[in-house]
Amino acid sequence: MYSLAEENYIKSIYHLQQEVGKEVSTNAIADMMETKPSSVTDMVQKLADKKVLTYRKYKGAKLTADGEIIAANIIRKHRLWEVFLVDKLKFHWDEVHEIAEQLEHVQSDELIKRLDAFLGSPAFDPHGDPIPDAKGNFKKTEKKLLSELKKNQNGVCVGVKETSPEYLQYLDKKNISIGTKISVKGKEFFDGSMVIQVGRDQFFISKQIAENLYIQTT
Amino acid sequence: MYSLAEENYIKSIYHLQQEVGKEVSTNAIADMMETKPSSVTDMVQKLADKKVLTYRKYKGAKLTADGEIIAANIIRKHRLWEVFLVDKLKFHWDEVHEIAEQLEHVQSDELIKRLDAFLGSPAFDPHGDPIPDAKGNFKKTEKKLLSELKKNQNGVCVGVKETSPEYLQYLDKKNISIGTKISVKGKEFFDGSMVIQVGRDQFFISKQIAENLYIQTT
DNA sequence: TTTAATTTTTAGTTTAGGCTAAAAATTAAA
DNA sequence: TTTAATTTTTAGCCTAAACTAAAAATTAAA
Repeated sequence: MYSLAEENYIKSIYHLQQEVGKEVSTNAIADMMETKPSSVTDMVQKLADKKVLTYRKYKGAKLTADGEIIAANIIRKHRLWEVFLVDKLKFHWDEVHEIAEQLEHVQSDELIKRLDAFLGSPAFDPHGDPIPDAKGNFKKTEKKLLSELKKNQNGVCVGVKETSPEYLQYLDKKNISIGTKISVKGKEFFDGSMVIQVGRDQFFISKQIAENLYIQTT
Repeated sequence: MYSLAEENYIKSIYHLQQEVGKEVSTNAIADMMETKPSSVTDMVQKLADKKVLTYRKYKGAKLTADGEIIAANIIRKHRLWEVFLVDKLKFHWDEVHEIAEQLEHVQSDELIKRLDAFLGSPAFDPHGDPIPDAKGNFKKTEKKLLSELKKNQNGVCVGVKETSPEYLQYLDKKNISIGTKISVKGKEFFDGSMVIQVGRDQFFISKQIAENLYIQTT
């Protein structure tokens, strides 16, 4: 089907497209993939030939409907494997990304069907991200960033935007994980920093922390 | 570490080496890997540079001690994944080879350590082949081919030599799997065919069937 | 609206891992 | 032991996917 390199491009373009909403620039793709813009141009032209995306010179790339299904399937595999690693192999949520990055490229529909059943058809991965179904449909959730909450609002942590080990380890240190109740006790207008309550503890967090945590308000 | 192609060469050379005991010929490797002898020559020279094997022109290749450890590790991963697929995902033993062929290349020592623990540190894969430990040591078993048994001898099926879906499906049809008791009721000297008893059934099998089934005599 | 800065593309190389065809070495047969 | 058949290697070429350097297009600044 698609080569490893092609799959990685499709996945990256999908994620970028979610962020910006429109055509994705060559440089943005190069940054995300840690490669050179000239390499991106070549690959994007090849993927356009294969009808995975549309591409207009100097304008950028955009996945076709087919391309989005391919991307959703790769993401489905990645997230199912993450659930496996955390739920079954007892990995910590900050250790699974790299491994899932490899496992997501294993080709076998039957494998994924059975893995999904084995895991109990989970709807979310260990970071709170939704797992698309086999047809590529995501369950839309109404979540907001912690940084959007006002003083005295509260909610439950349902996911993280940033998934680097450093960030996830910070959250662990503060006992924040999926399902944790958080209340905003104070908010500084100037720098967006907050004082929040988690369990019995109350502490200060910077804006950078707050804008990478998804909250479902109650 | 080693590329996908390199790992596959190392694995194939290891298996061939087990069979013939001495240096493996270029053509033999090419046959097993479904590639051309000229490609094998190139790769084997590269692997010799990397000290994975020794190579003498026109004579063949032989894994070094390091090379054997690398091979054993790939085989360990392959077989552990096969156990996972059969025990946990309920695949049938004739369906797992291709998928394990992909999974065996996922790089993560921690993953294999945890997978092994999750599976209960199995000593054999679903086809009865031994799973080497993390250092590459195989548990030696004294098994013989069914075709080596004489009339009125009996034993337990402990593995298969041939693992093609066709062969495994034939065995299923005859209700033969790992652990099945088999008695030789008759043997034809001329063509090596046999009449064997499996459970309450007694039936005829060809030499070709008999020489691909490993038996532990009791 | 020119000029400057930035982004993107093109053209030409590189590396890994294949391939074919021909040459060389080895093994088997006469 | 010479010839024939087989095996293996060499030489040269191809493709995927990267790269660099230079050219072209676009966007921002003066």
